[in-house]
Amino acid sequence: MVKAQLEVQPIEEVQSLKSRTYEALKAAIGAMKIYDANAELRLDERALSLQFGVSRTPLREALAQLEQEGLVRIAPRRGIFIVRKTKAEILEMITVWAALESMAARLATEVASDAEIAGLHGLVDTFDSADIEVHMGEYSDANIRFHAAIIALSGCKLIAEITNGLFTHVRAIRQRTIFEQDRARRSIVDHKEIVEALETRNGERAERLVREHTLKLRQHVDQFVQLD
Amino acid sequence: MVKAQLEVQPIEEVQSLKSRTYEALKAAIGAMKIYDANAELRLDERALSLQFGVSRTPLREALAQLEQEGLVRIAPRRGIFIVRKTKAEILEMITVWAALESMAARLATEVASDAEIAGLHGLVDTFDSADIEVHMGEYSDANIRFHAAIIALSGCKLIAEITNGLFTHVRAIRQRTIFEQDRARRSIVDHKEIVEALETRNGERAERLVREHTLKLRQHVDQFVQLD
DNA sequence: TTTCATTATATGGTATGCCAGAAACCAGCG
DNA sequence: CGCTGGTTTCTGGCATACCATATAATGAAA
Repeated sequence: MVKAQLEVQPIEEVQSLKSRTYEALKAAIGAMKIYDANAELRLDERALSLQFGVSRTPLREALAQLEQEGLVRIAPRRGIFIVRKTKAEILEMITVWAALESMAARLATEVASDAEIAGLHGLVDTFDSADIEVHMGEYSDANIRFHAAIIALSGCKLIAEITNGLFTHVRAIRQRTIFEQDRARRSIVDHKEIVEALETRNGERAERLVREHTLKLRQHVDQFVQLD
Repeated sequence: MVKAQLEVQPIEEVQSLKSRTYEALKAAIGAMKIYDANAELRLDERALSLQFGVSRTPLREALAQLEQEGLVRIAPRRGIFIVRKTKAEILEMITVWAALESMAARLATEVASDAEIAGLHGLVDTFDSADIEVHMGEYSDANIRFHAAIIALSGCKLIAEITNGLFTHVRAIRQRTIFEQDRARRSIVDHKEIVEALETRNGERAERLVREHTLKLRQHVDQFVQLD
């Protein structure tokens, strides 16, 4: 039955200035190299309100949200500062990530379909024998997508949400992470094992592998990333 | 050498109205029985600003933070509503809790001192042979403190923070959870096993026990708590 | 009486102005 | 020349007024 009815799609929902300012600020901060020694971490309300073309009110509401999220710190009458996470805090984030993603892997073995799990091959096999040296950037992206995919397969929105929030912070120091090729190679091996565990519905093993894999990253960051 | 110097203590730091309003609102919402069928979920900005004796500006900034935290939803020009979590969301929270606390248990076996772990006995042994029937309330408190203690022992602030945030939500449906005595009894047995695993520094086992313990709660809530 | 269009009102959204505290600046004194 | 005390300026905190839209109230027409 062909219905010649009007194709109505959700009217352009113009969000409030507050939420748009929030998004813009978050993106702007994310794009900053805040861990550079000479990075300017201070924000100026009035200057920002001019740049964004909004008044201070919605801007301040957006800042309040970012403060709640831990991206900025508002010091009364002293200034608004982008928060630089300490190394210890970054390590804690990776630890939490490990806990959540390993749980996600376990859940995935219970709820994901075979087809969904099979889809992971696309994010792993590509780099089978490929020259990782040249495709480091691509690999890095695929790597992120692989982990995101596992979390998605768990069906747990909350894990995805929290994990995303952490990623906002961790992403900022990504540029300071030395991704040696050797580590990448070993990482791919890990990934394959993880996929296999998922395919065989071995929840216990999938959980362990993911946890150990992420804790390796923790160990690596602990050892090679200098922050404070 | 006796110094007759002025005993100075950090000056009473009066927080901003925004943060005090935030705390007050959060506490007020926490105290509400928001899952009662006839609960009023709508908040009125102007009314609140009168009740708190502040203008709408700091109040709205506090609300923006609560929205970020997921406690309220602000519908433009329609109202501000306290968020009722769905059962599925509650279950996800418990799942995340399981992931985090089990990781905390693992960490605790690595970083906590013997003395610290021994301190857990105070939160478990009390209810050894005691008549749980009568002390249900106390048990419930001790139960919460036990889990909080494990998280504290992990030394991971972030786990504590996230877990606290979840608790804010889960607490609200606590009153709807039927705590049968049988469940409490089995819970105590679990706790003892967990303490033992921690004492023997068996990280693998501690993690598993905590996870399974919390997933039992998940299962229980799934089965017996009616929300939607 | 019901329905629908119009009007009124309520409610959150935003802009603006003033205030208080902190930092920067400056002048005078030792 | 350096230190101290006061003054100016800068910056975020807060209150208030007005705006736009969603919803309720109203009344006229069917």
